[in-house]
Amino acid sequence: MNIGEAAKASGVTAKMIRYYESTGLLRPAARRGNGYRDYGAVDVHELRFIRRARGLGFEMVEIAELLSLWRDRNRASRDVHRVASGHIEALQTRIAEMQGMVDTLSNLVTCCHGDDRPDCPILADLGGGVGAGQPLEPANKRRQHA
Amino acid sequence: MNIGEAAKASGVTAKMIRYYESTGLLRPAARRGNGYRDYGAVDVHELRFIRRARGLGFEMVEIAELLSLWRDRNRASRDVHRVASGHIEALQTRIAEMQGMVDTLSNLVTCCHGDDRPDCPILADLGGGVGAGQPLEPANKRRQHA
DNA sequence: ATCGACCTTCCCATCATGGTAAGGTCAAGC
DNA sequence: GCTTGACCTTACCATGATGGGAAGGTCGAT
Repeated sequence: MNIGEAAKASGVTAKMIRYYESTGLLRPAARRGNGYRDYGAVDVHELRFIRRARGLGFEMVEIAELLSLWRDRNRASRDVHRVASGHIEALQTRIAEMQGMVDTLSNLVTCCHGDDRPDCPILADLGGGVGAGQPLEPANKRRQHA
Repeated sequence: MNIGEAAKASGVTAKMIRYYESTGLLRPAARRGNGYRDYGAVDVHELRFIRRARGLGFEMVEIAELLSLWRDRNRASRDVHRVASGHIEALQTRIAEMQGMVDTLSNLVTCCHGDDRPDCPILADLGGGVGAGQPLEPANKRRQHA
């Protein structure tokens, strides 16, 4: 199977297949006489594995570990469990961070009029505490002669 | 104020201050006779603005927009509102994606024994539907002579 | 004068992915 | 046999935000 066919069969682009090989995530593919890479069902299966793992947000290093466990008949499921749990924790940490951003922003957005006027609690917050905006100007000549 | 002092005062590394300048997010800093960048209170204020915005997950392009609105006395808070709302939505989309990953993984992790044995629903899932793992072998000689 | 701390610019690396260019190969149709 | 288009190969560049480092200039204190 050509790399293009393997790509179609696995949902991984040819580009990424070569990349995975170059980084050692995948073992070098077999080559045919013309230098073309040659893939079989096992390879496609591994590619789908990678694709699915990427879809679950695993990083390449983690996928390398998972893939190696997958290949290893002697694996302990404990190791898989550990990798997956660690990833869940990382995801939850990141989610919590982002949720915090959402909470803060939601408050600010709720308080913002969102109209023609320049006053805006969002900018005030970003400007370093309520009251900022242009606090460094003497606050004369309001609105730049318009 | 030197770049180092501005960095300390703003919480933005000197490295990033230069980077922000190079990308046009910040206007070129004033220079002293020796070529050193020279910062004032206004600059530090903008740097803090950027830092806070980064902390809320805004991308550089969005920050550029926010910063320009911040500087603009004639801004309409509507524009700030729009940028912030868009960002909230992006965050929520990403959070939902990641939460989906967490949900899937949590299910799998719960089902995984996490012991010495090789059987593992996590790998089975990654391997493309339940039942995978090494389905491409005749399934004889289980557990490789151990 | 010297030393350490600072500044400057420039280059490289990250991570996963896409794009592109230059060139080889193959299969189909003429 | 030759052309054409689709495919393959490698190699390089770009992304976004950040860190690291080198090579060299400057400053302030001893």
